[in-house]
Amino acid sequence: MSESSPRHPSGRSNQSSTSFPFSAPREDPAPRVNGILSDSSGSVDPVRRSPSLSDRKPPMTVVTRFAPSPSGSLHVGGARTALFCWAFARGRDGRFVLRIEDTDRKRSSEAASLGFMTDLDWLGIGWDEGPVHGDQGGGGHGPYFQSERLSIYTELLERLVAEGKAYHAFDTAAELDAKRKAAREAKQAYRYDRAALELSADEVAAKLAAGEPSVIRFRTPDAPITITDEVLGEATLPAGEVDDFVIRKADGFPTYHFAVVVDDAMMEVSHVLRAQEHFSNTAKHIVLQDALGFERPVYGHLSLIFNPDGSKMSKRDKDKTLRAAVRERGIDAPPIDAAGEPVVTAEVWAKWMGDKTVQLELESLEAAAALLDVALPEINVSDFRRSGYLPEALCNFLALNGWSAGDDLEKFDLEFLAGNFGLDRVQKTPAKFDRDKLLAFNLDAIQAMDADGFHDRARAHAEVFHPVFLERLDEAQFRVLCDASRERSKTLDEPFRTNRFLVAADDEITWTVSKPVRKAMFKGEPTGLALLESILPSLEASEAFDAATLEATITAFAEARADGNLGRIAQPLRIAVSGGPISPPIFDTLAILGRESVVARIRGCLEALLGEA
RNA sequence: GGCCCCAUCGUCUAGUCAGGUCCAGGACACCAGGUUUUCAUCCUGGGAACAGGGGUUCGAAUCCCCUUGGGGUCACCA
Repeated sequence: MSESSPRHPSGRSNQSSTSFPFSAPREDPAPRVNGILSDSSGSVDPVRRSPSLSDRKPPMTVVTRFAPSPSGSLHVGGARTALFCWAFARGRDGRFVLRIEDTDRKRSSEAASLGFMTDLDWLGIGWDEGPVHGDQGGGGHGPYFQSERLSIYTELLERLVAEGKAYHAFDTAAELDAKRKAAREAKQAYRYDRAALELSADEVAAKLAAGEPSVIRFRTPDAPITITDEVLGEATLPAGEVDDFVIRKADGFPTYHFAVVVDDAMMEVSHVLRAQEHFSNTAKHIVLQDALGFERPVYGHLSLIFNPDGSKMSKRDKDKTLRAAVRERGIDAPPIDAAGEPVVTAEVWAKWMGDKTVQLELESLEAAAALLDVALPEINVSDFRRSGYLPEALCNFLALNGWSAGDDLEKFDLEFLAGNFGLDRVQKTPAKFDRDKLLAFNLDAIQAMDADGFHDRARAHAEVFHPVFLERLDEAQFRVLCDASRERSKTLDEPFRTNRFLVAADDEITWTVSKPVRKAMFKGEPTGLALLESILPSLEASEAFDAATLEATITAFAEARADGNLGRIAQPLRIAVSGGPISPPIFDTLAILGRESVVARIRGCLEALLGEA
């Protein structure tokens, strides 16, 4: 890792010294401008050039990796890590590797692996090497599932034992737990006491031969360990701080620490970018690398992403939200679904309610939330997708949590990120995830689209999440809805979520007399209801029923009957056809609905509300 | 509790490494006006931060120390 010293983070040396070897770094704001969405001119990208001139040795290929464990779903924190790894490698003509860490057989699932890949794909984060998915993946350093690499680990594990650098241990879980508990009560950090080292070689052999369950522990050298990190700087852990940790579990699988070190070395990973929760683990990885004779990669630990309230953003937040809602409403049984079945058994429900560490299956959780009409927080990438966020807006926003481009620049695309991302501008402090700002970014991205672009994206979103709109609306109607919605939508989901009345049957519309409804229908002279009644014949008689014709008809009506105040008739119409005071622009709304529905709904509305006056 | 790390508006952050151009800039949110057929946009303006205390220096948001606060970790999870 000759390229970097602790005080000169690789990100900067790569960028500045490469571009301007003989002048002071960080001049020339031009590159910053290049990647902005509005400017796609082909000027030279500062980081895509060949490696540093000062580096005489053959340039080291930058290789980063994203290595999720396939349990649950890709959440935004993981997505950001992947994004940074991707950008770092891509901006340096390196390779980005995806590796699935499925050494915990109980928690891993194939579906989760697939989900991770789908999410990464959707975000636009492609991997050069890894599991094959669509047209990505493959590579010469596989397999990329750790569960398929067992023989590699076993060989190395045995070597370590043979060299006396690791040893078998037979302590039971109960024994260990008791010692841990005692340490905790004594207010001390637990360290493995090396009980297994008391055993003679013969005793070990005998126990092994007898098939007694055992793990392999690494014999950690008794010396301080210094971690060098490109983001956090240097930190030295005192001798004894890292104990003899387990490197092979009783089931024969390596632990995370062992597998990660072996795979990173074998896959030639040069830069390990991961979440800060791994910082202390790095000490373990370093001693392991030394014992195995591996070169150390460059480390960069990224700060965590938090909820606005300062708690760590986690998959459990969904359980937390639902549990709080259930408790608040005093519900004590699992909700019953449409088929008359409870979403989970009463036992599971009770256990879940009583223990905040218990999680419901995501499917059951979401089913229960839907039945109870509880909005679950968006945590996973797929949640944001379903909510109608654009991948480019999500990526842009995610990049801003923990990194900045400088120069007050905050709107950029993936290519800009790749071209400018460096560890020198990575934030050390945790970031609270601000959904309001994400939403504002999404709105801006949507408003920057042209009508065709929005239509295509909205259509693709509807196909997956709101197929009913494509069934009930023909292409022309759908197009009107898109055009009417683009500049008022913050998400791709909004045109559908807020306009369900468009696909409802006419007799499904109901009218509740809320404050705005009262104002529009019952106030004024004549009242809204009266205006509604009097405009009905002209709507029934109107030759065409497109937005332009309707605008002419209704505006003329407003001139004649409402002092030219369009709102006095627009609002009653809106309420009549939608059931409430909110809809797209009224002429578009009526045009989408069509004459038959409009007339039917106005009649229904008059019937329902005339009695209320 | 041990060990390690961190600290600029409510939030994300620029500025910190090379101390003066910073009575601290941008964005989101918020507040006040304005535009608008509803909603949402949009426009204008406003309030809002260097955690505290000591040093060093002519000069500190920037360097050093302490305090306080926050975070990570201490698994046969990753």
